[in-house]
Amino acid sequence: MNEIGLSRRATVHDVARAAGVSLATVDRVLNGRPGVRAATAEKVEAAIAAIGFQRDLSASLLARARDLKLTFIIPDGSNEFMARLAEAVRRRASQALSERMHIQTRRIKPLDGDALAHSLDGLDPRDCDCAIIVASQAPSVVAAVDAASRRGVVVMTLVSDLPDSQRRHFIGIDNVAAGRTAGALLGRFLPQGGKVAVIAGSLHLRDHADRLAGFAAVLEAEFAGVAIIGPIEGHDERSQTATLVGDLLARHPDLAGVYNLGAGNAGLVAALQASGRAGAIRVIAHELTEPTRRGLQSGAIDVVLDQNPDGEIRAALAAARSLALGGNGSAVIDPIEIGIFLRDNLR
Amino acid sequence: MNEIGLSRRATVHDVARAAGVSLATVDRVLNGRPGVRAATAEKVEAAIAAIGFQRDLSASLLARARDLKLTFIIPDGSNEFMARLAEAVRRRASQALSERMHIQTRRIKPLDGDALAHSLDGLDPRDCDCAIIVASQAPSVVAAVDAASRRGVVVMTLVSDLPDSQRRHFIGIDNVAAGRTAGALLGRFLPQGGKVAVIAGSLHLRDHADRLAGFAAVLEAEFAGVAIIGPIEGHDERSQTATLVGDLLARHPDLAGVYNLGAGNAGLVAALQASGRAGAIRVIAHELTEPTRRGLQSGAIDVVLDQNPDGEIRAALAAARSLALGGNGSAVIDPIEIGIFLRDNLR
DNA sequence: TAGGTCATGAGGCACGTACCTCAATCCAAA
DNA sequence: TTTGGATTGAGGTACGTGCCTCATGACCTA
Repeated sequence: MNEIGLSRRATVHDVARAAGVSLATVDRVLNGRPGVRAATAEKVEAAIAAIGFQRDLSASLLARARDLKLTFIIPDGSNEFMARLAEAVRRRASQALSERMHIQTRRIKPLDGDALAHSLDGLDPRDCDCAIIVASQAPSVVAAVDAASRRGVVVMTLVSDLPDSQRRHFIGIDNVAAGRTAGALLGRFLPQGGKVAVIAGSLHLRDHADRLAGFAAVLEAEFAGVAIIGPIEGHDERSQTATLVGDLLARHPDLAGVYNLGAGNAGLVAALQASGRAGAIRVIAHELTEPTRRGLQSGAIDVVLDQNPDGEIRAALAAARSLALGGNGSAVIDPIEIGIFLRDNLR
Repeated sequence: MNEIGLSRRATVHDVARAAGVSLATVDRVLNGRPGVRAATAEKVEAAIAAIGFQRDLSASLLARARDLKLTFIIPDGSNEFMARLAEAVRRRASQALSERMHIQTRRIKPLDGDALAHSLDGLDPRDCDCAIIVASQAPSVVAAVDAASRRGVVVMTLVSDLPDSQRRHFIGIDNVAAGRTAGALLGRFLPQGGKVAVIAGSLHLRDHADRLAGFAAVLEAEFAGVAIIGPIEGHDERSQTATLVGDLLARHPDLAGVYNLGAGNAGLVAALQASGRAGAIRVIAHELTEPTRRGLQSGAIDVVLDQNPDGEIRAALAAARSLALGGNGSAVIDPIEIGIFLRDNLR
């Protein structure tokens, strides 16, 4: 186990000695610099594996003497969850700075692929090593992500993924599983069956589409007595959602449940309360924000499925660090868990 | 905002200049070394605040040139969750090592305060900066924790807390909230009311006692139709739990629900299946392990509330680092969330 | 006033890696 | 064999902090 007498951590010097090469060559291999024959590089790799060398992150960051520049691009507007996300970024900024990561945040027009693409196009690799975006599904966005990657900006997706692009990593919950969870809970809440309405923000958002797919699959497979109405799109917007839900309630006096897989929950709660049927209808929503919190407390919402923004930002920063440093895409990032909140376990 | 011309991070040198003292004095203040007048120390603190200095963690760790020594003390035995916890520690070890944290793990006899106390007493501050323990509630443990603290070993609790001791930090979920969640779910699952049995491992464990309190409170306040049977103690042990649940099922042919807030889930599932009533009784359990996973898949268990061991270990390591370094107890640690799993969102 | 203690300053080395320059060596093609 | 580019070695400095020694001055007490 211990190739070096005392119990000391292996350093680049040890690697050089073990491989029978100079420090400079080890350095070239470790940092992917040119001018090393394949055979020599292999010798070094073998030595690294043999003595179990691990680059000292502290020393590495220190020696680089340069901050990692990160840019978060987050939708603006009335979406409370996005505000929460931006707030989480702000909270982490100072801690991140002490770990040599410099964070910049941009807010852009929501649900607008072109705005996102344009913002990405404006990223200069000299002042942005890594961009973290909440992706919308659009060809122009895919093109902009790929272009940024070619320019040398690592792109990661957050909350909503963009699988067919050059994005290096996705940070967020498993949205299909989230939808399944909602379906499994709602099914158990309605042992007699009934009509359940589904509300989305926009099915062009990958996360919304995934949730819908999971939800519908579970109800179909396990709860045949439950019928789905919709999905209807409220564009993550309070007043639009309120109007739509109002119509819905008027048209279906026997509605037994609602699953809002997008935002706009303030409108949902308002419409439920206006109809006088809040509490009589089982409601599941997403993201613990002020409106959903109030909805839980008043009894208008039964369950909120939550993705922890702080956890996501932490994971994003960790991923950015290892992507920008290690270079090898095999960073160990633990998945984001789906949280659950009822009135009785609100924080 | 930026007191130093260029956008460069503030260093100890900047602090010294701003405070009008020497580097040595800044160093003495920063690291709590003696030989500084109170007035001078205040000047330095003021300068730190004014220019927003933050110690560079990388450089600090590097300069110490010494690993942080951590010792995890985790119950042994058949408790699957504890095995999962130990496994999570093992998985993190190598990453932690590259961040200069050396991890050691001890497994001790479960549910035995004296074994834990004895293990703590054996900790030498020279080879353990910080001990992370799964606490059982016993006077001998409190005494051992306090003694270790006096010797200079920082103690943190994991999963089960020990509030009246010198432990510096607790890492784990809010177990009262977890119990409330179980109660709120089970109540909604049983709109007609009915009898619900509660099984615990040992009420001497703080986490078990907290869960019970939360569970009972919600049922009493919101679901008057649901009656609690128990709690009965299965000592987190498979066969004991199976026997107890077998008796329970025989004595209560009309049992509508079970909440197992401890371990021993393999026994619970076995007894349910032996009785032929699995699937007809709503069951909520804790911790996603092999037995609970199988229970979910077979339909014997409806919901598993989970605390993510990987997340807990990550949080523990972060806390240990900032405690051992910063010294000030005000480390920003984000709370561990309660995860929820049904058959349909198993990972 | 002499001797002592305490507070502070000045300076330097170390930690492990990144990145630079310059010289030396190797190898293949001419 | 010569030439020239590719490869490798040797050695240095820098990053920001921790920790050490030694010198200096201030202040107190006998």
